[in-house]
Amino acid sequence: MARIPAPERREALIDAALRVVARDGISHATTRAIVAEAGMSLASFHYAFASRDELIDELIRTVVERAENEVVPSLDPHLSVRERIEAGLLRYFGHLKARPSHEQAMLELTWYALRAPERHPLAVSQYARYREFAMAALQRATTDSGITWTLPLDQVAQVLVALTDGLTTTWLVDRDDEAALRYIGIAADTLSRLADAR
Amino acid sequence: MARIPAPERREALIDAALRVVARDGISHATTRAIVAEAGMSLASFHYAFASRDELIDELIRTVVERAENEVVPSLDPHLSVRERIEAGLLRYFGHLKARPSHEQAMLELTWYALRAPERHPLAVSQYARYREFAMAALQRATTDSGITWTLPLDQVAQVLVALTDGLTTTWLVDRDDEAALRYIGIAADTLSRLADAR
DNA sequence: GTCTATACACCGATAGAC
DNA sequence: GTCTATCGGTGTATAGAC
Repeated sequence: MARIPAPERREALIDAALRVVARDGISHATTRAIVAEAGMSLASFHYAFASRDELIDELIRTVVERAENEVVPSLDPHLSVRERIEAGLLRYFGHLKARPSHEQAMLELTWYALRAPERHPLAVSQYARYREFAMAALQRATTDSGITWTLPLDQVAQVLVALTDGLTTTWLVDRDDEAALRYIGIAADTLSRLADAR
Repeated sequence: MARIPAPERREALIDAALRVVARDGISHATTRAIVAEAGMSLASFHYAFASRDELIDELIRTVVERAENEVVPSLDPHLSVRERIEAGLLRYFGHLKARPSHEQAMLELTWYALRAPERHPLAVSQYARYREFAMAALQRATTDSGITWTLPLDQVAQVLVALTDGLTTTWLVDRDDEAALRYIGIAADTLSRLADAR
């Protein structure tokens, strides 16, 4: 195989690892499975990474950085805050339905990180990033709408993250769309009640 | 070692397996680790179980059956429905704080089950059982209190399960007690708003 | 630098002595 | 029935040819 600079090789391996985790779960994301997915030889793995753990750590960091803002509220000025939040949650739900294995992979990476004390900070920063996304989305949902929050915005964001987590877990297990939509409506009510009209 | 009837041996192995999963995570719950925890020889494992998968399946079933009702609302007649629900959530949170590794183990078993199509039904019945618990707790919280729900009770229970899941995941990552208590208050508000005074 | 071949630990599962 | 010893397979990681 052609010579590939180490950084590119690392990136290709991380991409391959994410595909393997999404498809087969973290427990099947062995070095062999990952290099097979990347179309490389086994030895190239340890040329790019010192160990499997180093790749997994890097994978978590990468995936958290990349995570797009999937809870984007609608900016339609005719909508109420509640409707904007609901639209944002519906958008996330659409993403979840479209790529369930990706969301499941993110959760599996969280629990994996949580099991080793030295990796716990990775999970913490993962959720810190989710809170940032949630804050940005809430910010957009309320900008120029004459709304203030009854709690500091980061606390509202924390609630949004927990609500979203509950939605993700329950839907991944039950695959009950109606229940999920009901839940989204209730979650939107809940969050919008944390807002006060000025 | 003394002769032990197969059913007792199975039970001892399941108990040992749960301890291993709680302490070290599902990925470390190998047959060797489990028999070591149970103080048995490796061969006794396959005398009691046909395979490791058979034990894991049985472990999930057992742990779901055993799951105590950890969201028991207060029955103090002076409390409002909201206060009763909050008391129930606080009780669950106390349990979560006391045995975080146990709750983490339950979640890990869920994702593990979710990865194999033939085990998916185990995860589904696990969450069905959670909904039952939630329904029973909500029932108790509202019995003889002149309260009806604006949604069918099982749908309210589904929301409670999702809210509880969000609490569990977020707290296991952040270990932020204040955020959890805030969230519990908001969740109690949310649920009690699904109730109508008669 | 990239490969094949292999070292070595550990996995689930079983054979065979007692 | 219960054990020790071991099988075949797979994991991470590395040695050494090219």
